[in-house]
Amino acid sequence: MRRLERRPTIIDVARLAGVSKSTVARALSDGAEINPKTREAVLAAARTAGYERNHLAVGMRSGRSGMIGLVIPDIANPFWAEVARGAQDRAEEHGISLLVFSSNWDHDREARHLAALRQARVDGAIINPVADSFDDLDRFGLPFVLIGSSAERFPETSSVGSDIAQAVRLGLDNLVSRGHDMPYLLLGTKARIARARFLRAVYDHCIARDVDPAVLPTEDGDYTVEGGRAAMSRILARHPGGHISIFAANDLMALGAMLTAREQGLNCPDDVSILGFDGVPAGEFSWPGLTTIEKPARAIGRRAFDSLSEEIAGRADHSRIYLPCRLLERGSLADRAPVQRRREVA
Amino acid sequence: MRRLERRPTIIDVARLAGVSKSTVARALSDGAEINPKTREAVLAAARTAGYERNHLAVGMRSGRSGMIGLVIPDIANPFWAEVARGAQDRAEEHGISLLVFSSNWDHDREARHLAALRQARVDGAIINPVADSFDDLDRFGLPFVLIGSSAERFPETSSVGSDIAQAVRLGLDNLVSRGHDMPYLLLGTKARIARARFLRAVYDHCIARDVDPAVLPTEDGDYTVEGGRAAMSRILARHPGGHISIFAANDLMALGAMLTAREQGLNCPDDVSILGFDGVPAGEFSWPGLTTIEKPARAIGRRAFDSLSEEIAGRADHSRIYLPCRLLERGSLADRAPVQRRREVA
DNA sequence: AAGACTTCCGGTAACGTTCCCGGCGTTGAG
DNA sequence: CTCAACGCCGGGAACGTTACCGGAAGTCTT
Repeated sequence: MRRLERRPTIIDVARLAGVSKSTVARALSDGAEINPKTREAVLAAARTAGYERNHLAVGMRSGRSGMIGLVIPDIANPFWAEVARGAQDRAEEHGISLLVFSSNWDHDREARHLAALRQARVDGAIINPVADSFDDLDRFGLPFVLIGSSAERFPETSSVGSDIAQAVRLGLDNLVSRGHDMPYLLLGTKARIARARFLRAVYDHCIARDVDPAVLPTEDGDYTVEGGRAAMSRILARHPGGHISIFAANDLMALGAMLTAREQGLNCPDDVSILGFDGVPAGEFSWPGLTTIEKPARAIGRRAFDSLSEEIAGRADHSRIYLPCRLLERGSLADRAPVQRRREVA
Repeated sequence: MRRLERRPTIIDVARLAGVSKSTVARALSDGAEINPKTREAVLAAARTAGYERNHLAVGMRSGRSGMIGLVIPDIANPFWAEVARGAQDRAEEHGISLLVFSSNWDHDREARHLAALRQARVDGAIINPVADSFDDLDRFGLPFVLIGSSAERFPETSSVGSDIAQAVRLGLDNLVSRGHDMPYLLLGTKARIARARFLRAVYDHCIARDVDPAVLPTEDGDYTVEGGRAAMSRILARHPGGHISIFAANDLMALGAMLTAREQGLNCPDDVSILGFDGVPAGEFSWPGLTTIEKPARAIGRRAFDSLSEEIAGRADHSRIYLPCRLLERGSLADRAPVQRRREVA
């Protein structure tokens, strides 16, 4: 590896090609009026000099840094990693670089990251905000697009997320059609907006189907495997023999519930049927495979980038995009006779 | 969201505080000689003006952009996502921003990403290079640190990776102590350096233990679940009743092998014992849980950042760091009497 | 053939910051 | 009382690029 002493500039190229630096700049930018022959000569000189554009200087002069920020809770979380990948793929197509930060669901870290993005003079940002902390966003001062469920609280901005209502309809209808008409709802952390959205979608669908939502039993979790295990223990304490079904608000809790059920000697799906929500890769390898509702994570990342491009260009109004989820049937849901199920609950 | 018309500069702050821009610059940089009282006044003026340093300008003038690049095969892959998280955590502590790219094991994409990093004037990069494509790296012209197994081919640079030799020793000794003295080696993609490193570690350990390495049966895979399934099918065609053990070169193949074994009516671990390598989260949820050798992914990311810092500072020589792996016992390995096992193989 | 118009190029001024140098006022020593 | 020393600050140049303006050719029209 040899480290260059001084990287060649536009002026070096100009000297080499025997033209002025303005001409080099014109040759390098594609929309300018320049003689094709001199352009070729300049490009050749740039190649032999090993010239590479300094994006810092470009950004300073033009006000466009060619970078965007991505602030997500945790890049090590498979869902957010997929989102990042989607955004990255699109960014690469447009020659944009991605600055990635993990907020870790921490308010202060998020604020610091937003400041760092402003100081880096990114052209915009894709953000999954930490719940109820929108003051920083309000002051962000740059174009941005929200992803995830918290977008609801921020009607003034573009957002991309999954269609929770459609997903819940899909899940509940599938449960009911298999005879699970009174599934336990395994809910997430109480303060989170995602929890409220999930619950509301369930209620709305119940009412649309003429069912009293209040009859559905619920249990609290915290979106983690351990939370799922603990909730399952509490449920099984009330139903020692099983014969229950679970609709978990995310896959990790569903997998935790599955582990606990097995440890207590119960069979999934026969004794305990479980439906997850997310579509994490681990659900493919559990036994039985976790039937779940898959969120289109990568597509969310892609669309978020597209929305941000629109936002940066100033075209169009703010848009709210909800991408549909799909059911992944794998084997954690048993078929039950609806009548039999109803009798056992009563 | 209000978008500011013009962001305040150092000059605006200077006007507000009634000093020159040089004084503001001094107040903002911590090592300079300045009267504490005027510094306070300047900082107050900066606060009221809502001033934020323009890192593009700083980078241009000082030659330090405050950004580093991370080029990994796939940010959506759980192992690399963990590495990214480790690097990110450390970067955040140092006030450095991370530019993340996925090479997708593609030579051209990698080359484009390296060019993008140079143009962004990053201070350095952490790279997992695509196999046998080091020409681009040679020309990279910036400090960088390699991560992963391909670092071996590049003796002139710093690198951070897991200690494959130690990991293989751990795995083989554990297999042997449980009576699996002739495990199938489920290998990865042929061209990859990782495959050769794994094999060499196995051979070295066999020779150290006075075993002829040639007796160990091998089967080819490609580091994917499907590859693991296919390899397992071929193995089971030769051993219909099972009674074999597998040492897979990564977890995905191990999980694929486990699925196929179960689909063919075999029990894991009694009929087929499986040892994985990586420590992906999915291994926790399989049934049985996948016993595996966990690579310290997050620590690798952290150490890679530290090494890069050294490299950028120009301190010290290039370092090669191999972090130890640890065995995660979960249940995919049965205990067998060694004698019985030997008879069956013969 | 002379003017108007087009094509193409060079010079210069920014963008926001840091660094260096020189200058001012104050302090201390001789 | 004078002069050097020191602490502190302002002015200017530079980093590499793009945008604007004006000018030198060449082309076309009448």
